[in-house]
Amino acid sequence: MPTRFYITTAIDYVNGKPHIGHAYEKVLADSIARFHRQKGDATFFLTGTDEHGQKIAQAAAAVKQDPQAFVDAMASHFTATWKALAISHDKFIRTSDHRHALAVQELFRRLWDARSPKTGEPVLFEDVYEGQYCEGCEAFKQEKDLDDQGRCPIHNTVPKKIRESNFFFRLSEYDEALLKHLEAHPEFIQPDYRRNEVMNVIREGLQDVSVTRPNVPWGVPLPDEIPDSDGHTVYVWADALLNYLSAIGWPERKYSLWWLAKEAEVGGPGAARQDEFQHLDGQGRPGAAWAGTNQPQSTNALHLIGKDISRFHCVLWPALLLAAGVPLPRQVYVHGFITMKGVKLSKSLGNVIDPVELSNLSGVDALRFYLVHSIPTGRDGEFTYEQFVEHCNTFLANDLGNLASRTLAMVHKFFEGRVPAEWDPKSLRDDEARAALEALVLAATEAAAEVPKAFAELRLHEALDAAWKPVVRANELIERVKPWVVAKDPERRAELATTMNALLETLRLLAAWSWPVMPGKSEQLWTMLALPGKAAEVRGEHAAPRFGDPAFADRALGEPAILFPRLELKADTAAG
RNA sequence: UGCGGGGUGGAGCAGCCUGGUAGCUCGUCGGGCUCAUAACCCGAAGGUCGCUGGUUCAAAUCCAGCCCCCGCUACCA
Repeated sequence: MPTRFYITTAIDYVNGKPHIGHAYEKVLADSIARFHRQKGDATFFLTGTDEHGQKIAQAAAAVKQDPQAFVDAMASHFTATWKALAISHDKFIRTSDHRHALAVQELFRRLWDARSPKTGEPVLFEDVYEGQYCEGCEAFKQEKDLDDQGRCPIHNTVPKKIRESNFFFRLSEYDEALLKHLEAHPEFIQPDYRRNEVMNVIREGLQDVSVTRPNVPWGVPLPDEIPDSDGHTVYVWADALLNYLSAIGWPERKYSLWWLAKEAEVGGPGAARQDEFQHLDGQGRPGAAWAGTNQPQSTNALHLIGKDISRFHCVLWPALLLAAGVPLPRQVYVHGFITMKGVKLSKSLGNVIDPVELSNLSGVDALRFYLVHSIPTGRDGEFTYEQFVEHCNTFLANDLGNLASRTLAMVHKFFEGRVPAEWDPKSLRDDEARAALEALVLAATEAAAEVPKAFAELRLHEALDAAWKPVVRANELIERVKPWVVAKDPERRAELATTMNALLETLRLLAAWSWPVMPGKSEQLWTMLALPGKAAEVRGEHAAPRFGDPAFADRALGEPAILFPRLELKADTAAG
């Protein structure tokens, strides 16, 4: 009975091409998903694009294109980018998919039937909204948002006075339910400081939000069952958020395959029991929260998002789900931003970086390693070309790559490329050499415990830190043993063999541990080491140290190749 | 205004939740080695961990106040 793991990323708004910030989130999610696949979990990894809204329609009109043609072209930029970055999503959801639109309409039917938790009023209600609407922002402005001449400070235009009828979602009545859930499940929102932030927002009180737009044809129309809904489309956020459900089949029963899991099969911390939501089921239809199951299950979805959209995911989304009678996701993990000189990347600042261009410089795996290792998961990370090049050279070319290179070279030179069978740590004559070997074995043992733990707890940078400790120890062991000296003495064959085996086993472990982040290079190293199977499938005891295991002896190693070439800092890119 | 994050040797960052030799990468200086991708290993210099006060045998780490930087403050996504 495998653990089930369902992970989603934010779906990207297709008003621009993917940049390094988009790529960061996908690489993080992909590494997490691959970690779970490698350890044998049944894994579903979802990403996609958010394609509705007035801005998209305007952008399409500006280039004289049909909106659908426009978003088709934009979406292909994203899928091509993810392919280039070895993102292994199981499904790419697009909100312009017909199937998705049907799910959004079903959500609104349920909201229309639902009653609010405090007053029992309809959760969805029609009201007139009057306000100052800035077309540039595609948003209503409060007085305090405008400058002293009554203009939108972003677009320097006077907003139009608009009076329109909208459907509102009674978000204001969900504060208690959300707080209760957050208190009962501290891991629902992570990291902790994001959780605190959200709790404060909720404590300050929530306001009803309009969830439809009357004049935005490029969107999902409200279902006919809702009176007066003609000409209204669904507000893009209510539309976009539902992708996490529509992609796995909701409202059909099969959605529970990934959305829920039996208690022992939940793919991570923070799960709530499905029946905890029963009293909050706003449907007035007993069992709505139980669709597709006949026994209590636990929630299982993990949403990986950026900090800019945490309110939508931590407040609006759970409230919508409660109203619709769907159990909440297991966890929302909020990651940080990539900044340049302290400033968020944005097109208006002209400081966007094309991730594919960057990966052409370094290789895909090096870029992925850099993103995952150099940025503490959850925090913001500063990007400069200088640091990028330095990081790749230090950890990949100098540490791991060079270790592989010198180890393979020595086995070829001293043992004709065949892995010797001897394993006798006591044979090492020099005290410091013996101590170095002990230190290496200890470091590997510790890493074998810490790497999977840190991965599972979404401390990816720490997982890689832990994995690299033995690399340093292995390089040190070589200096202590001095194999080039030992090799000259036929009496010291066991010593030489033991050292080579220690190094080879270290490399095998590194290939296994780094696979989720660097699948390509990991397999390449695996092949060079002439190991059976694939790094992708190393799990259980095979991911732990097996120093001296005779099963690995007497195989012929592959040809040594440069795994990670050193990168040169180019003058023209250094300016960025 | 409110809320959140940050302020750690020359640069960029860990550590802080679970107090007790301040760690990593780069840079600087000196040494070693030649199996290896001018890579690897060892050593040294350099920090009153933003400020003030408190708790404690002991605080970068907990508490209070203050200063500076950044983000969010709600229907662009």
